[in-house]
Order: sequence, then C-alpha cells, then structure tokens
Amino acid sequence: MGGVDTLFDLVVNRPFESPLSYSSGGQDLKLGQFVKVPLGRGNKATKAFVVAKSLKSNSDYKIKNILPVDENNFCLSKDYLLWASWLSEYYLHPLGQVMAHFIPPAKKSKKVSVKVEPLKKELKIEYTLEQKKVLSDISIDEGFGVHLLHGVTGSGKTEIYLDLFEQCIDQGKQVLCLVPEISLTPQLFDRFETRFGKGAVACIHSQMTPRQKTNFWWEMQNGSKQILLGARSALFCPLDRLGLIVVDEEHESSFKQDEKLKYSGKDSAIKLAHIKNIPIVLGSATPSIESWNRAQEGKYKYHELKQKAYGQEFPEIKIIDLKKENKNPALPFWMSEALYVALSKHLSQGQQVALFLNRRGVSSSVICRLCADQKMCPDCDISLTLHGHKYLLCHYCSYQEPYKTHCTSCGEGKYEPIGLGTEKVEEDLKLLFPDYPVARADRDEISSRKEMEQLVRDLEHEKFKILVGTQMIAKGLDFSKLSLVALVLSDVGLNVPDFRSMEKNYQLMVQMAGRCGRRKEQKAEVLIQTLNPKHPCHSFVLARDYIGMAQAELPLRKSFHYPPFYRVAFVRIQSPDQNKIAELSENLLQKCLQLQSQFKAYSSIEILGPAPAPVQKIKNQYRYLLLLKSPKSQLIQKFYKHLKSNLKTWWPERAKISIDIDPV
DNA sequence: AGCACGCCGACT
DNA sequence: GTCGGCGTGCTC
Repeated sequence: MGGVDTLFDLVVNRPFESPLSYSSGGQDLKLGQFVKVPLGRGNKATKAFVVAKSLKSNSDYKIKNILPVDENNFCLSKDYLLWASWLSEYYLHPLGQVMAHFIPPAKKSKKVSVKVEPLKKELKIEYTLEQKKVLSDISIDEGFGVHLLHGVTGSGKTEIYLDLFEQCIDQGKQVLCLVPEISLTPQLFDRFETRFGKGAVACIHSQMTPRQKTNFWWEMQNGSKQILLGARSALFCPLDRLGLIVVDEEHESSFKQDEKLKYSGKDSAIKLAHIKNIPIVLGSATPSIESWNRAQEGKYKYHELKQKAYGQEFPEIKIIDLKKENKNPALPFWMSEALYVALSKHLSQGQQVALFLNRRGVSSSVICRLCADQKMCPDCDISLTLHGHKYLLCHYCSYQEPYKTHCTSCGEGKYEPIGLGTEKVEEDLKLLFPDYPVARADRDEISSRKEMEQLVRDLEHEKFKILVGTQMIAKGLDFSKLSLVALVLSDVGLNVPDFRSMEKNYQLMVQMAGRCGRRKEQKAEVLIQTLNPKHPCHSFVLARDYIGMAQAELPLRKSFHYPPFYRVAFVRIQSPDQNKIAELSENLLQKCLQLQSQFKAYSSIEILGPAPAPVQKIKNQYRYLLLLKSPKSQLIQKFYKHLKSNLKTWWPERAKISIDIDPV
C-alpha cells in the first residue's frame, strides 16, 4: 500500500476497440490483475482487467480511480494475457469481451474446499503393444508439440490420457481435458476419479451451476485439484501449473462456438499449449481432415491405434441400395427388405436396435431418384438447394439456375427433394413392430439435459427396444444390448450444402459402428441405406479406410480452395429490414472489391456471394453472407478491419455486421 | 454490453 | 401526475 498513483489501461466487458485509462488509486497493481472500476454516468462498479501501463496522458476524460481490490481478486499470468490478445486479434472480438470469460460466475465461497482422498493407485492394466509404443513416443517434458492420436473406437485412447495425466501429476503439474459434448463428461469424470482419487477432478461446462463452476475454478487455482475436465469454456480457467492439454473427439464441430466470440476450442487450446510450451494431444477415431493433413505435413506428430484393446470384434457394415431393395410393397418406402429382416432378427433375439436419420436442412437439396445424381454448384462443389420449387441456389456464392426436374446425368430420372422425418419413421416402426416399444430422440422430443438423461436411463433398463433419432444420439450411446444400428438414408447427409459433408458423413458412419457391439460375445451389425451406393464415402466406410477418404477429399479441397489449403471466413450482414438487406449486402460487396483494387495486397482474397444465409430469418433479423477465402488467414483479419473502418460513413445504424473466422 | 436518460402512451 | 415501455447514446 501507499504506492504512487499510476495510470493503467484496462478492459471491461464492453464492445470497445481500445482500453480505458484509470488511475491506480495508490494501489500496487500488476498486469493481468482483476479489478473493479467505476464506469459510466452512474459510476457502477464494473469488472475489469489491467492490461498495460498507460502511455497516453489523456486530457479528454476525467480519469477515475480503480476501486480497492477485494478477496475475489486474482491475477492472470503473462501467458494468459498473451493468449487473450491472440483470441481477440484472430477472431476479431474486443479484448474486454474475450477476457470477461476468465471471470468466475459467482463470488468466492467462504467454505474451505473438500479434502482430496489420497490417491489409491489401482493396479496398472496391461497395455497393448500399440499403446506402449504411443506412450513411449509422447514425452510430456519436451515442451510444445501437437500429437494427433488416431485410434479406432475401443483401442484404449482413454488409457493413454490417464497414463499421461499421471506422469504430469507426479511432477506436480495440472492437466486439462476438453470434450465436445457435456453428455460425455459424467463417464469420463468417474473414470478419472477412480484412477486419481475422489475429489481430484474438477468439471466446468455450461450446464453446471454458477456456484459449482466457481468452486471448481478456485480449487484448480489453489491447486487442491489436479485435473480439469470440461467443454471449451474450461480453457478460461487460468492454470499456471498446466502441463498437458487433451482434446478428446477432436474432429467434433461443437468445439467451435458460433456466436459472440466465435472461437474454436481446439485451435485455441493448441495456441494456449504453444504459448505455455506444453504438449497437447488431439484424440479421435476419425480425425478432422485439417488435423490429418497437418500430421501428414509433419506439423503434428501422428500416433495410430489400429487394434481394439480388449479383443472386441468390429461390427459388420453393410451398404444397402434402397432403389433395388425396397420392392416389398408391404414395407414403407424408406425400409429395405434387408433392414426389415435385420430388425426382426435382432429384436427377436432380445437385442436393442437404433435407427439414425440425418437432420434435414431448412431448405432441401435435390437428387435424381433413378441415378442418385445430385445437383451441385459448378464453382463451389456443394449441393444446390431448392427454393420455392422454382430455382436452385448455392448458399456459398449465390449461383442459381432454374429448377428442371429432368435429370441431366442419366437422362431418364427426375430430380426431387430428399428428406425424411423421425416422426414418419417412428410411426411406421410402431405399425411394423407393435410388440416392441419405440423411443424417439430429436430436437422436438428431447430439449433438455434432464430429458436426455431420462431417455438414456430408460434405454439402459430396456424400457425401449427401438430407438429412432437424429445424430444428436449418435454420440455417447453405450448400451451393451444394442446390436443393430442403421442409417436410414445416407443421402440426406451427403447432400447438405457444406464443403465438409463427405468428411462429416464418414465420421458419422464410423462413429455409428463404434456405438454397437461393445461386447465381444454378440455379433453386431451396421446397415447403411442409400440411393447412391456408389458414392465414394460408402466404399471408404466399408473398407474402414480413413486414409483413403482423406486422400480422396484433399484434392477436392485444394481445387475448390477450401481448408486446409485456404482459410475461409463468413461475413454476416444482419438487418431487420428485409427489403434493404440484399441491396446492402451488394453495396458491401462493392466496397470489398473497391478495397481490393485500391490495395493490391488484398488481391489474393476471393470474395463470394452475397448469398442469403441458410437460416435467413432469426429473431426478426434477416441475414446475408459473404464468403471470404484466402491462402493466409492474417490477410482476412486485416482486410476485415480495414473494411470496418471504412464503413462508418455509409453503413445504416440498424444493420449489423460480424465475422466468423474458420466457420463450421 | 449495459446502463441511464428521455420521450411517449396508459394508467391512478 | 407518474409508471414503465423501448429507442438512443455513451462509457476512461
């Protein structure tokens, strides 16, 4: 105490482009310090972070004093300050609003934290040769390195994580384990606790109460817990003794936040590991194409687990041509004879069965019912969507053509929209198998975590024999009685207008196969029904050929300028005025082109659109998108900042503009 | 973002 | 006359 008044730059949770200057009020403050400051006319106490010593002697404002720090205070290390500015710069989000994520949601609890039961080391399991190899190839002491752990379902990836965690904990370091879905946390939490003792694991994700989150936050801070398990938000629990990060199911798109700070939990975790100079392990049975490519280029270290650790068998996968095999008029159009036979067999043997449908997009793609040709955009290689039964539109670049049903590929069939609802499938199943209770799981039926947990319990107790659902249930299902899994119509997923649709569908099909046959004594089956059995995705799934899929996909990504070769970003234009938004978007495009002709450095950026967003109207706001592609991502950030600074003069107040870097 | 202020219309 | 709805403008 009793220091001199010093000027500091602070950030608050407000959309400001630069920090605010405050006086220390005689306090001795460090950079990264969490404080409160009076803000605005009411001088309301507002949470803030000290980010720099102030250089400007600003006379425009009357400088206010930082409030005295209280017992809730903490100080972020230089690492986290650096990481926060990277997030802010890379994802183009105000620093104060990035840093607000570090603040625990409640006041520090007065209670002393629960004691950790001493680690009772359970006897070590015998590792497979593959596991031993991976463990000897990953060293936790060699500083930064990205390890891609590609291991089939049941190959024992979790055992690898546990062993690495133990090595860290023995050295007095903490570890962070990120998972994409909170439904995966309870199983992992239990497994971590049985290995490291009750009370050794903290858990942070959006469905925890503010009190629980805050308690775990402080327990990680004061070192009374060693392991932090959670969703991407757990990255914002500052850990100064962090020694290792694991990102499980790294291919999952839910690591990307799609609003406000639109960050990728995975990419941000890699950046944090880089700054902290620690290793990071990305685990998956079906890695993302981006990660696999980086491993190929030698940027990531690649580790493979090809065998099941406990001798289970791979389930048998069958691709069923729905055009040839739905001749039985007694069956609904979506069910082949083969599926009917398989369902009857597994059900009569007392097993459970599950049927998956890809969620249908808001607007529908078209496919030829005879030759299964899809109408694609000639420039973007994504499927065109049907609008008002009149024309086909590309949601990336706005290319359009009139909707003509006559098939240009086989010359005989007709292009028709595809799509099938879970209700229809459920209804038909109830008629065909009246003796077996059917459960349905989709966004209409299951909206909360509670309902999902109830469904899982009911399935465990075999209250239901048949499960119908969208891919929301493809993850986390782990029932010993489940022996048949079917994808009702793969074409729905393969037809969505997304450059990642092949990759996503390969992942879905392989994950489905991992869902059944968890026990070795029973023969499990996976059936995939399709109108297009020749689609390359199917042959790769049949052969379990991830590498083949990746090698087929990469040249396409290269020639159509998609990741991992190009960085992409969506510029979103939003306005309540439906009549003005198309014109406004067009004006914005013109400004972009103007900027490009003015500054040659921007000429390598490709600009596509504007096109109406796939979901055009949200909360009375209409949305249009511009797609930017660039070989270098920093260029996109620079370009967008430049564009935004030129906007102020003509941009209408009501309309909003935002950017999503590396969208999914 | 989030708060205060101010300008309206609908009440006691 | 005053309560509260929301549109606008500013924050060191």
